[in-house]
Amino acid sequence: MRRADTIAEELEEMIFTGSYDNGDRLDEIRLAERFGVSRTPVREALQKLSVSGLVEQIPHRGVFVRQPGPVELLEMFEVMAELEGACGRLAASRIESDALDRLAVANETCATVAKVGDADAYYRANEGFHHLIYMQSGNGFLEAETRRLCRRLQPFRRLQLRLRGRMEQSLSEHDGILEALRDGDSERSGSLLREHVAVQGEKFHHLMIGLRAEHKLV
Amino acid sequence: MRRADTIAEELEEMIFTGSYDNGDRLDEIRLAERFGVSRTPVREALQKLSVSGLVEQIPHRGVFVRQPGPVELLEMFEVMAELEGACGRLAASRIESDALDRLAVANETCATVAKVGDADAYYRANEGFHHLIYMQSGNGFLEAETRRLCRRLQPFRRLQLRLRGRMEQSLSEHDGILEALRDGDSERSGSLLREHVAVQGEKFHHLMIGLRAEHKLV
DNA sequence: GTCAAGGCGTTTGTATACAATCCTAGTGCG
DNA sequence: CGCACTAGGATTGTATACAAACGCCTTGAC
Repeated sequence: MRRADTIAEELEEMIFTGSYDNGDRLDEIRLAERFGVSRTPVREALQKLSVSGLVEQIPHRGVFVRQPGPVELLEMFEVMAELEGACGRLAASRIESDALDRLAVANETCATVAKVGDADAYYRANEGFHHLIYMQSGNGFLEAETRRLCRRLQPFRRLQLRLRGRMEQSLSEHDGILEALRDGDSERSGSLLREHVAVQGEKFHHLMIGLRAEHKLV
Repeated sequence: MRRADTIAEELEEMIFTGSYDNGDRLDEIRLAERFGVSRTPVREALQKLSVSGLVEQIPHRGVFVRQPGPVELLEMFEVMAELEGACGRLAASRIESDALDRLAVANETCATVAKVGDADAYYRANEGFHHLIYMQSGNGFLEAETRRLCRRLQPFRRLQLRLRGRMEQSLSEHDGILEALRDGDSERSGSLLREHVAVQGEKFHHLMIGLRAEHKLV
């Protein structure tokens, strides 16, 4: 693979996982040294990141990481809820019975894992459940866009699962969604999924306020 | 502004407006000559385009323009409908009275222009109406994403306005949307907007089939 | 005649050199 | 003492040179 692309991916991963704070400047020369290449591929990687909005590029000044602030984060959660709702709405009238079975299996996995209380494992199982629904929307473009935003929100979605009782609540919401999909009820399926994700945003909001009070976040 | 950015914008514009066909290779050297620069800024521009999906980059082979096919286009229209629906849903509970007035004015402009029958002018007036709603969703991220897709679909949305009676139909739908927003009815406002845009997709679909029959499109 | 292998030209990918711009620190004037 | 201006260094943006990979065409063997 092109070196520039791997650099872009690695930098993306580092920004996602919080290795950089908001406003940090990404020094081309330092990065070039760290990756053992010249500035050219580093610059190409930074260009790519600037398009996806992970960094801001100010002409003749450099590129700076742009972590979403609290407001933008909540906005993104809201959009995520709308997108997932759309997936659910469309999936209700398009999903096939074997996909429904796979969805039930995925939900069983969620339940199994939740009993153990492993938040990371639940995150993965939960992701499987949701991605199946994206796919069953029958709209590849919608699926791709939803996955993109999902990935962007990943570290923050993970956080809120650690709240007490959240996994159980999430599970019971899954049951309702599954039922609505079985019934082929577009509106109910869409609303339930939208609320299911919107709740995540609210939980995250609470969490954020708590952390802020402890001066862990700005 | 950086030369590379202007090149990216110009290329984007050219791809949007259909100066290139699907699969055309964008030759770095030719583009460099055309823009009177070296390959470096051209390459940076192409990298950016590849992130937004306008071109596909195949390692060691080059970048090729990637025009959406009929299927993807319909998928994009469907997502556009969902996004606009979301804007409408949120705007219904967040819009302020002065914004409602501005929206009414924008709709009046649409009506005036429609009487003349100028499709291009109607497109612009219509865009003003819709963008006002995006803004009133109170969600900057949603607004930006919706505008992005709107821009991507622009040339195709324009097309369907030329169908007989479409402008009048569009106008009457606007009235319903405006009323729902005035009532603060989230669900109705969202559904009406979603359908308003979904109809555009269907009209476009018909148009496409017609053109296909005339062997104008593949 | 057909298919496979290898060389050559073209194009992409990367490194380096140079130009242009910006930040900063230092100096001089009010 | 403070502010404006300028020179220096550092950093970004662009051009060019070089390396590596790909495709095509030739050539030869079966």
